[in-house]
Amino acid sequence: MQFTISAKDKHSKARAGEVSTAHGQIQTPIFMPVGTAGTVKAVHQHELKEDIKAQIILGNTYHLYLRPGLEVIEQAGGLHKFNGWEKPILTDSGGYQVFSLSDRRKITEEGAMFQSHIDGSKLMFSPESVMDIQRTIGADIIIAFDECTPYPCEKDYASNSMERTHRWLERCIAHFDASQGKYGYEQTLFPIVQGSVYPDLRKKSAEFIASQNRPGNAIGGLSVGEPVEDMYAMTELVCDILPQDKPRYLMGVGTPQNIIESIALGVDMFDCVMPTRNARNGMLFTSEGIINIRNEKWKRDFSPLDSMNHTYVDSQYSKAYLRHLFISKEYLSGMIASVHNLGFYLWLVSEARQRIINGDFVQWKDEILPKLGRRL
RNA sequence: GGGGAGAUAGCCAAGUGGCCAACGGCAACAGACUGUAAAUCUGUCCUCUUCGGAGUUCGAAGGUUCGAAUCCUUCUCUCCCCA
Repeated sequence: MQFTISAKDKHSKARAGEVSTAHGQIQTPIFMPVGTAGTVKAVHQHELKEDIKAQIILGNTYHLYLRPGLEVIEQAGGLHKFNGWEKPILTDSGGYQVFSLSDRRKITEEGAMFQSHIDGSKLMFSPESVMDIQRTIGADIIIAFDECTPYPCEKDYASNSMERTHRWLERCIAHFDASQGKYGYEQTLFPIVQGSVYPDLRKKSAEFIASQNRPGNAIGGLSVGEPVEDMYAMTELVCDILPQDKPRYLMGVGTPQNIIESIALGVDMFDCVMPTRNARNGMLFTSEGIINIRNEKWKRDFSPLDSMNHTYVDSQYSKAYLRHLFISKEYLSGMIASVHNLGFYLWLVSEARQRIINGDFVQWKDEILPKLGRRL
């Protein structure tokens, strides 16, 4: 994996770059749609590629391991072959499930024991097994096994957890480096910075992660309920320590505002379920603000979904029609909204990239930011 | 013409003397959602409210009772069966 920086903003820490992987290039800053179970929910691959212009999508180790299982994925020839997505894929390690499924798992030094949310069976995830699973899934970028700590989090817990995540990382790296890809192409391992909202822990973690000298680095444990100021402060602190010449991936972030602000702090990659999950729940993100399309006020609004027209659905469907689809619980509602939201997110990061290259990123950021959070 | 069943909030529906402004469900309205156990979840949903309460409801009218959606009388309407 290669990372080249093509432009740096003079008035912020933002940069525009390009990540190259075995399955193609990724222009940063980038947003990566989340496809937990091997599918970006409610979105066709064709739309993802041609309309949304996604450059890379996510998969999830825990979920894919449970279903369809490694045998099926391996027999298919890896996840790219299985789901028909030929561009880059990144898999999360299951570290987020250590957080989100916390009442169904037990952490030990060895790893995390999960009780499957599907059939209740017990499964052990260790740094080594998580590397093996991601080798089999065949993602271009794979993620170290970590514990995403909750918020709030006692400092002692955050510290102990961080240290364990670091030890797990050393095991991940040893195991990863001693193995190779199953399908003949290169895979890259990203380690994760933890440390909750404690500056000294974040600093220590970022320094440790930087010292591992991997081709890219992830920032985890944020956007779990902490105040946004804390999130930005931790992001900035960590970005300033992580190597300049390697991509920085802020995991699980976020709202359009979060993304723009974090790009200004030096983040290159983002992923979040928000544009897809919220789309299925009737929330549209637009460059003019946020729309709850189920609201009665759209009942007779026959104007296009979004005049900016980032994807064909914006001009194809009216607000009143999409509202009708949501109120009627039609499957198409979530599909249209997902295409719209992802199209908007991908437009947002590509616009940010262009502004960084043009040199007017901060000016643009100041203009668009107040609009993004507005309720329409 | 004879016999039977029933009328409860926008709809369906429970309740058959006090714990009932009235279970549920649907519809409606609003909110939440950040490395997806989520096309999910939460709240409001007779009127007014200083959120403590206050006021009017269970087809209509009258009655019994300390007290009625619930018991009695009459009326109105709906559905079913037999002629």
